[in-house]
Amino acid sequence: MYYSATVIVYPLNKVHELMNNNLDKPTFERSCCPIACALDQLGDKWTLLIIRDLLLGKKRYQELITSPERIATNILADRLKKLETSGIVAQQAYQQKPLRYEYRLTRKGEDLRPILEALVEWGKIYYPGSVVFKSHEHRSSDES
Amino acid sequence: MYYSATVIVYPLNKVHELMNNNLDKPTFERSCCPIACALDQLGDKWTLLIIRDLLLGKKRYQELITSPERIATNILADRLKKLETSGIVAQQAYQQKPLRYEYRLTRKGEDLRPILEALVEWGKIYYPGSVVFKSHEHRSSDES
DNA sequence: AATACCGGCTTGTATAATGCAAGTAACTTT
DNA sequence: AAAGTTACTTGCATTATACAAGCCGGTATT
Repeated sequence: MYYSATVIVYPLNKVHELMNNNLDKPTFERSCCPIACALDQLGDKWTLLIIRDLLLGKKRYQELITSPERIATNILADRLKKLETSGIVAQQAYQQKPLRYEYRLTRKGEDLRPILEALVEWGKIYYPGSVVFKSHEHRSSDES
Repeated sequence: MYYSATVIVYPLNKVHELMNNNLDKPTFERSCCPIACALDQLGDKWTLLIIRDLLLGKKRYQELITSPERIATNILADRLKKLETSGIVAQQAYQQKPLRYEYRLTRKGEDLRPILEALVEWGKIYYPGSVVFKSHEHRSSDES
């Protein structure tokens, strides 16, 4: 006696994609885990450092680019764009000729503070010798 | 009358490197900011997700690889290696034939919990519909 | 005894992200 | 008029990530 079987093989990633889309949730990038969602926006070498600077009071391109980690100009521009589209940062013109923008955190961005604070606490413990940056003092232009 | 000048141009990154090395601090990768130090270890798409799983009680390769974000096998292997060399994860043999390891967080890794908790809080607020994963229940082999 | 299967990776290759230097547009200063 | 400044953009090299397939040391099945 013979048995006959037909095995249909679907690529797993496509199956997962379809399963995700068929649920009436907003489609998540990797999973519906809040940590995964957060890391889809924040999970890279630079984004949280830019947010650190903005939390410390830096506002302008020049202030951000001069941070000691020496971010490349194209990366900074790219991250500011991405942070804007994800609603973490908003830009605001501070002069017209030439048109220049300041960057500030939205509520969504401000709410990242506890994450940065937790990173500071961990970093201070396990990287002794590291020093926490102070709040950025904005020099008004008429002082020397 | 003629003026003569010799201008020597050094590449800025080399200058910075030398300046850093001349200070008697432990050499930091990007800066001595604790956040930058932390992100040098944790700042990518996958590392903190693996740590989430370990904090939830997962221990083995197979448990880690089956997480819903579908990390690639080579990335998981690479991250486990890096996490071990940075002292966040330790591996421990749980059988000899064939030799197999379990991965567990060290104290340094456990101390990342507040960071993950902060990420969860932020993610829950700004990605409604996301759901927090429950602690991984380890099935003992003699239970069905 | 041979074949299939499983867990835990490694390898090869394609695509995407990052890093670096240089260039550009619209001004201001010398 | 020439040089400098700010806020970027562009081109290209290097590095990281993604995906599929393969491999190794075992156990289970036929």
